[in-house]
Amino acid sequence: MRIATWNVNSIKQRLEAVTTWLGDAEPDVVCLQEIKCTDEAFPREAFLDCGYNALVHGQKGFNGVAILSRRPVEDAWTGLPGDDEDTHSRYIEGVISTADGVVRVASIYLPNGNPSDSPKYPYKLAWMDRLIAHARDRLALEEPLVLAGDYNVIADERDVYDPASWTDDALFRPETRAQFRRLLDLGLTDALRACSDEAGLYTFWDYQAGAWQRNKGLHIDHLLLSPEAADRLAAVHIDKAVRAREKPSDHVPVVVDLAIDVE
DNA sequence: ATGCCTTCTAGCAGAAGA
Repeated sequence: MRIATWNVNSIKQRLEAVTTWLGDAEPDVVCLQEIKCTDEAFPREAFLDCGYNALVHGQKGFNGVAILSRRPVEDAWTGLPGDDEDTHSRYIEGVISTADGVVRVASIYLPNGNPSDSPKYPYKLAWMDRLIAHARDRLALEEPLVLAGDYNVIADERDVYDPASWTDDALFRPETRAQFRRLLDLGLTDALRACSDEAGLYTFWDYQAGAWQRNKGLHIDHLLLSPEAADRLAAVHIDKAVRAREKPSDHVPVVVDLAIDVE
């Protein structure tokens, strides 16, 4: 079973890029972030034509998450418990039945949090508290679980081109990294780090200042696996070549292969 | 030191992103 995560930075602008990539990469499930459209505006038909069902939690203008799946997705769940005031569309989860049993998948768009001296930063840290609480509940189900998305977290020095220049950034501040460790300490495995401890395995390159050409990247897109999923981890791949294509997103797909028979 | 670039909504500039 192949599961991917990709922050597409507007599904409307990236529709052709995504459908082309689906044909090339042949994932069973894709977690999308920053679709930047309402549920109604999501191009469901285009994905149905490619053989994918869509589960969508959209928002006008910004944010928005979705899950594309070849198999039907059941038990749809949107949003994180714990804050009735939170209007951002940043979390969607569903369950996919396979020949090897169910797999639970979530698409996560964690708040950026910058500037880190603004209210956006405490919102980020509180959102992470809510994610941790929800992940704890889901882990108790003891299912294969994949929490995939744009975490807006630089977990350590290997994940950023110039750590010193990022010390006060909301993506890299000690409080952010401590929250990410709390999440992992629930018993989750970062799929990429289970396969490699190499530095410079980036998933994002800013549009500005020639960041891609200079390889000034960040590793901020993660697939976190429950023990039941980690036991079946076969491979991880960052599809870096996608960043060099026409009209790219600033993020690239990250793909895991799990030893689970879909059909 | 700042902006660099891309997308959105609104309406021909400003917010948001990371």
